[in-house]
Amino acid sequence: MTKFSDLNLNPKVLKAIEEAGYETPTPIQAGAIPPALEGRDVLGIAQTGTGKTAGFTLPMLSLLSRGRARARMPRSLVLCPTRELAAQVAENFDTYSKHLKLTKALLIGGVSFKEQDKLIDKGVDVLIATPGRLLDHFERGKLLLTGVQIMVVDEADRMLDMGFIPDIERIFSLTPFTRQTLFFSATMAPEIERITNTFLSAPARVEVARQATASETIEQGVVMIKATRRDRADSEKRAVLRALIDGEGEACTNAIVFCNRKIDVDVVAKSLKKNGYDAAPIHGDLDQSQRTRTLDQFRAGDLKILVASDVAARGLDVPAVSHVFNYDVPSHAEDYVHRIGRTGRAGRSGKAMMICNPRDEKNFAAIEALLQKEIPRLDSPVQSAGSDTPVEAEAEDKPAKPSRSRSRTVSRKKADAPQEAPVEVQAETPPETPKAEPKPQAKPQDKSQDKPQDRGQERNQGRGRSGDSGRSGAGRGGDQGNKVVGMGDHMPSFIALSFDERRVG
DNA sequence: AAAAAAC
Repeated sequence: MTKFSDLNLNPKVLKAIEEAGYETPTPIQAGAIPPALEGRDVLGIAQTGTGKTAGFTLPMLSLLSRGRARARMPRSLVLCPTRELAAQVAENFDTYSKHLKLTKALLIGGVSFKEQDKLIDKGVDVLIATPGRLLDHFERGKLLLTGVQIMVVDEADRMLDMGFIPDIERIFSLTPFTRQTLFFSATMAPEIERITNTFLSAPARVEVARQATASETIEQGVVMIKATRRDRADSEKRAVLRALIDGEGEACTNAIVFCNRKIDVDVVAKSLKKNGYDAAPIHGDLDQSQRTRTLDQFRAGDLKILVASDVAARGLDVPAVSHVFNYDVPSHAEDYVHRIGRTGRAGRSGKAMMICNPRDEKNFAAIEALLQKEIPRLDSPVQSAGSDTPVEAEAEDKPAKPSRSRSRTVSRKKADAPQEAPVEVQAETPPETPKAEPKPQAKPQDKSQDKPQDRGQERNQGRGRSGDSGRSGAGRGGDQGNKVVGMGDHMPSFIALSFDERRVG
């Protein structure tokens, strides 16, 4: 079996890999690293969780280990669709470059330009960015991309979903023709195919998804509910969620609850907290410092339940989530696959449970069609929801309550489910000897537990305070460095298929 | 119909 030491990586990079506890590359790493080191373009088709971040980080660092950056002219560029993803990639660079003298900058929105400008001015070897902020810097004349020797596009299919493709094309056109391009996508949509044909030259194509075996480690289920009264629909749904969580008991070590809308993320998180659960929200309207803090806590095991919009559905490297709860049925069937893909990773078992209202049944059917598989129906964990309680006629007359449901409606009613919340936060210790990539145990570095005050729904609060969230690496201790969670052959088979394949059958 | 990402 191939070892990292067989791959011709720079010795100092190799040393950092060993110190991080890794020995054997995942399939995508074994496939992508050699051609990348030869200077070839690489087209990597792989899901998150397959170790692709290290698949481009390691060869890049090796290639960049010689030479020095000039002011405002980064030597390499990594583009990511979300801020969190970019921050993760940056952590990877920190981990593996600790014995090299390379500089990097993280250019993401939501934080001030100042720090970022300073770094760029000094010259960086590695620039990690989300497209919007990168172009912003460029337009202000602060940045030249003509020195880029290596460019990485990460999660290209997600970039496509988010409408970033024009930006990506523009950025491509700002970099030299001679650059090396490493391009990663989970699927090959026609539009992605077009981009790769245009901007990659004779790429080495590395595809790992297909090799996955059929072992399904994600246990799925759905609860069909029907509100007993329309004006109670939301609170009843939250009660069902709590009952589902309670029903899992100790088995639920940490979980992500997905909602379709940001407002519901806030409401559900707040309701859970109020009921004694250790939960916090994350979505794009929260300011960046809070997003970062919440995610860090969740990773460190200091937060048990992350209530999230689809900002967290893909790409986030959250290790070993035991449960995913779909509070809402996602309206794009693809999103379901990405959401539940947050659990059952790295060979661990995972459970994904969803709540489905009558009005969601169409979307639900689309999911089952995509999966080509029936999702087992679970009995409602709450007695009255969905049962035969007669519907009050008055519910009809009442003007629908304005969407903001006051929290007093939340906790009162169906408290039949045992209320003792699973407060016991059990930071699960991962097994120590995964074959592909061991998982360094994350150490909380700051315990500051401010309670996320998630009221703010004002628009435009994107610009957080400066000075956080750029975890620019200094002082990250050695072995706690960041992981690429390996999984190799423990992926449910349907995840391994492209969406087209799933549709076709 | 919603979320994400630039100010």
